[in-house]
Amino acid sequence: MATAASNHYSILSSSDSGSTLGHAHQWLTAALSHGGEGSPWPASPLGEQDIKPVEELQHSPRQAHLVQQSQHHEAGAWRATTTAHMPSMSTSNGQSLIYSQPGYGEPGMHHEDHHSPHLSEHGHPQSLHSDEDTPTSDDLEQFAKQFKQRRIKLGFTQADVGLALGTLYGNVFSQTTICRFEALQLSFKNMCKLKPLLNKWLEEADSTSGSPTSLDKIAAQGRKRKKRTSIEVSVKGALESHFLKCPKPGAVEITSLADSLQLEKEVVRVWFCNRRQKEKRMTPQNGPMAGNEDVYEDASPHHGAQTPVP
DNA sequence: ATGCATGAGCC
DNA sequence: GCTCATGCATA
Repeated sequence: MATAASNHYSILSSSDSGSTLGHAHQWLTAALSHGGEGSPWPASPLGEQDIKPVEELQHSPRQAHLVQQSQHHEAGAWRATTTAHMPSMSTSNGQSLIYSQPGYGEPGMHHEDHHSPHLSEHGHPQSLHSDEDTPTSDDLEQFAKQFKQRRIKLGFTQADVGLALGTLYGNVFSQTTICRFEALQLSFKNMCKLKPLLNKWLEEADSTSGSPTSLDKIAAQGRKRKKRTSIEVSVKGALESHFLKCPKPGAVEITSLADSLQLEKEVVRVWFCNRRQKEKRMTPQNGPMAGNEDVYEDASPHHGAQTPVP
């Protein structure tokens, strides 16, 4: 039984040092679309403080109904163009819906037939210049890339940046978050929130390149975190199969599954949650979606009868 | 770099 | 309980 949960946290300060020992990145996917609800990135026109997400409150009806040109341009795809950026200027780009990334087909061998996607009348009330307000996915992508390069150039590690952000602006972030930012593995909103901070850090680091950065290590909250459950590959496969069949299993289903796989119900539940998140992120491993594919969303008018949860 | 996990906010 | 943002621990 691998479910031996020995809760016994040990807050060691085994902080590694070399986080960047030859990082090998592997991006083999860059597709994503169906602006149904999977990715509601309506370009939040907020000032700079995002708060309540709109989540799936905005389900676009099945099938796209013409492109919009009213106010917000729904950038369906995150990183439509993978390696096609103009080395200058990137304001209000169109949305090149070019997802030519078969995963492992012809990597890097896709003809670039993208011409200037001139939209009809661009009446975006928020299409100003560049930074400030809502950046576009292309902007974020390029920024992330530049950020990573500069960071490495300056000799900083992802963890360092996270701490620096904390000491500079009061928002501490972990290496994980920085890493995900650079890899664009965050939601659009999240990226938008972090971009300004990282941008400022870049300026700071660039300006003070040579001064002893005051790295302060704080945050020491005693949190008993359960040990990470290692799910066997076979079990993972089973979970994946079920996920494909039913990505949103009910409590009962989860319980049954957990029983079958001999896992804790919580573990299974969390696994599904994480799985959904992963699918939703801007890097879907695989998507059987072509032009349009609405996501699963029960339209059953059953309400009030929640699953019998203890 | 990523898997599993926690927690806040929302139904 | 789900989503969403975030991170410890790990491969």
